[in-house]
Amino acid sequence: MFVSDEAAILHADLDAFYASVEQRDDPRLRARPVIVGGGVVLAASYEAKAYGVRTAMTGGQARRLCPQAAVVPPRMSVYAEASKAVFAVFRHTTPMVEGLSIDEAFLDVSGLRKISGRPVDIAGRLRREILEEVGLPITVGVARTKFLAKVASGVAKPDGLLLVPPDGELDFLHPLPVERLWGVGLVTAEKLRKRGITTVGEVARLPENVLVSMLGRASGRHLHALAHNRDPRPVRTGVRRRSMGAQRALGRRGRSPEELDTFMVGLIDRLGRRLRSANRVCRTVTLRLRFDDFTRATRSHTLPQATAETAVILAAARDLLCTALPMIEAQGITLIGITLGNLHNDSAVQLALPFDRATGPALDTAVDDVRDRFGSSAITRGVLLGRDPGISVPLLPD
DNA sequence: TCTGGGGTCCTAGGACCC
DNA sequence: TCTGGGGTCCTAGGACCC
Repeated sequence: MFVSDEAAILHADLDAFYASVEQRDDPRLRARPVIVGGGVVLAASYEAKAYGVRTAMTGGQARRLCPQAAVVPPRMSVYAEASKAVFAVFRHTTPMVEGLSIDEAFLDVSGLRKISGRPVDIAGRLRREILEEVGLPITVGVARTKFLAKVASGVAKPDGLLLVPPDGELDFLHPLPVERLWGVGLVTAEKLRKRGITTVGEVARLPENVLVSMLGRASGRHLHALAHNRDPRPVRTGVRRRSMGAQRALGRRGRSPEELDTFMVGLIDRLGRRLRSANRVCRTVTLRLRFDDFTRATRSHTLPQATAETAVILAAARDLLCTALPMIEAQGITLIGITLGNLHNDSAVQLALPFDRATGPALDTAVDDVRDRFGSSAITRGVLLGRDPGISVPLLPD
């Protein structure tokens, strides 16, 4: 039996991504504590982290910890550009890239030994290329499994490279605190701590059924497998998003239903555009609310037909908002959001229909014709193309 | 300066169908 | 005085991640 003696999965994770982009673009920020985002910390440079500043802290807290930090507003489009450039380097390294977020990805380099060398050498080269071509520091973990590679990059941060050798996996894993396990957050860590469990090795000593009774079926099994270093998940390419959302924090002053409706129209307008430009349609519309006491609620509705039409989504969202008004009245609202779920690909039908200038009204006939053939709800978008491909006129209201 | 904005997955109950 | 068993979909809530 062939047993790979070499780690083959890379987890590449940009360091303090937004803050590093700011330091890259403004030399005055280099080697200084930098905080991106005012109200809430979106990212902190490692110089700021040294003072205890963390992502998702309030701006006030962060400034108390590190008054000398430079606070800069986020520039999302610049970060998106940088991310694209980094992912281009990833895909130049191997086609087997699975993006996890704007700033991290798994790369499967198993088959590249003959062409590109050992995985750890590929990882070193990747780090140099990203620094030279995009100007950003990145940390890479190298291991046989996704989970170990991710843990390794977490341990190696910042600006590091760490290989977990196949014969040293449990020695590496078991002394780590449970919070390093993927899927263990505050709540789970606290449940484990109450039982006196603080390290991965201690989790590994618990039988699976005990973990399941403590944490639920999925979490228990998941944790049991990870603690025993079992992670068969392959690197998957072409994973599509399953939902799309937009939200807006409202502060603490009361809002009238009319104001809420206005905010909601704005959110749905944005989402509709994103949906259509991604050529996708949604079936489930979810209204998200957050109240004065920071509790949350959701209200959702599933449409009989998937759609990308702003008007249809808005109508569903308005119904949801109406049902939620008494709750909003009683508890005071601080955030409104919309999430579109149940996403599908928009399978557009393209038809060539005769159109003669002399018979202009043929347009209506053409639309009726499509409705006859595919059903009245089949048309979600229509575009009239001229003979010059540069000319296109929306046929139906968007 | 009490709390941003974008996601994923799981659970549990009820409706509904066979 | 009786009410199985299984599957799927929908809704609401919650944990977790970056």
